[in-house]
Amino acid sequence: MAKFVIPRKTVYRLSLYFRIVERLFQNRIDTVSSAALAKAAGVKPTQLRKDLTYFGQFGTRGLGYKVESLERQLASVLRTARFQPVILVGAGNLGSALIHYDGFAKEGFEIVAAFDIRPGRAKGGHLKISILPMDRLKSFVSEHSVKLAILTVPGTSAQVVTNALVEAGIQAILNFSTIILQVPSNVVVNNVNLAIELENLSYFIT
Amino acid sequence: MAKFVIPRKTVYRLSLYFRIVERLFQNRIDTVSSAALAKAAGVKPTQLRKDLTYFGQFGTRGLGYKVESLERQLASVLRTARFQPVILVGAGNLGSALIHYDGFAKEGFEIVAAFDIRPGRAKGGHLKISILPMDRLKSFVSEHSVKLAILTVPGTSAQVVTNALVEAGIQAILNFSTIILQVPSNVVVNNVNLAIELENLSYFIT
DNA sequence: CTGTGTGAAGGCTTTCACAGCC
DNA sequence: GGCTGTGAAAGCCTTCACACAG
Repeated sequence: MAKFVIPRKTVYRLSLYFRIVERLFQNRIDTVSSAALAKAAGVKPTQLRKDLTYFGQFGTRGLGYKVESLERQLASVLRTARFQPVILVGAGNLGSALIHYDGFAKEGFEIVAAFDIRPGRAKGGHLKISILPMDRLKSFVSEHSVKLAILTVPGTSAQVVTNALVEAGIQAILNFSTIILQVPSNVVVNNVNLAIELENLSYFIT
Repeated sequence: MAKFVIPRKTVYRLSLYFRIVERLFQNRIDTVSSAALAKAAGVKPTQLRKDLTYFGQFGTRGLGYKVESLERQLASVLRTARFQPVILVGAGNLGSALIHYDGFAKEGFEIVAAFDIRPGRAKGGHLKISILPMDRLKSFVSEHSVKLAILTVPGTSAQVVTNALVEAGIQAILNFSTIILQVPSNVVVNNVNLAIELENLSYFIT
């Protein structure tokens, strides 16, 4: 409810909480305190409580949260977020690996197709999905109503490919390329730059 | 200098600026304005200027920044950040892929060894480095003064493995596992949760 | 006149302090 | 007594407005 009011960072943490609550539920635990949940999520208890109150209040004072109902509530807030078909563009090293990566499927995201300028070159053998040429992109996206794309092309071609994705109707891009993409304001981009993550970590090493 | 004052987010963006400036330098461009640089980095010009003034002032008013000297300055701030040996733990799907991923080596991070409970199982054939058993971890880390680790084990074993890493003397962890790691305060962790990134994106899709 | 440097203002998150309920 | 819910305070980061230099 009142989706538009929830801060970006809170939305991100809700995903975290949801995963933890799912595990608790699987383990037949039926009550959890904000302190315990917060610890598992790496945040402060007050932060977690504040986050939850953005979309309602379902804790019991003096007791904590009912795992089952909390799970249902979180699922409903994030509901639209899952079970989206996803395409991947750029079947090089990293791209091929992500196609095989079971972490996506496990959480409800299916990579339904991959595209590459050289459809033959996917690494790692036996792929469950086919690698299509780039000129099939637009028709595929519209036929399958795909809104999400994973971009794993080199930085040199990333912007060109992005323009094609936007043109094809893609609304959100998970960008692994090394450049910052220029996109219209109706398209969302999340960047994952692995080299920068490492560089950033090493900055904080003594 | 005065490294300790630079905000976390600024440090992260410095890495971004640095990569862009490197490219400009390679392309023989010798002057750049904060507006142009900021656009390439996806931030506002004032933000970029503020970020840069945290460690000095080297622009020329009315002109912009000298690419060459800016590159040197950024390199010196991030200097400690690069050319660190890195180990990877968990040679499954994602782990094997990251071992092959050339994006790390390109930017000065060399994965010097990988570890797994089953050293034989690395996917994708011909690896340049060997997969060692977990009991070699501690001695390897101390012998090679490794401070950085990439963690690509399943969530179920992530905390146990993390404890071993901390025990071995690792100071920073790039965590791809699905749980939030509990570490002592002298250890830094950056989390990369690919499924959450996708979920987060799809939340913002109309 | 162009484009940087920067104190001050503004906005967004986090944290505190404590009221409220079981 | 224990733990959630929340307005207010604090903290952090971004943006503005404009002084200043070339």
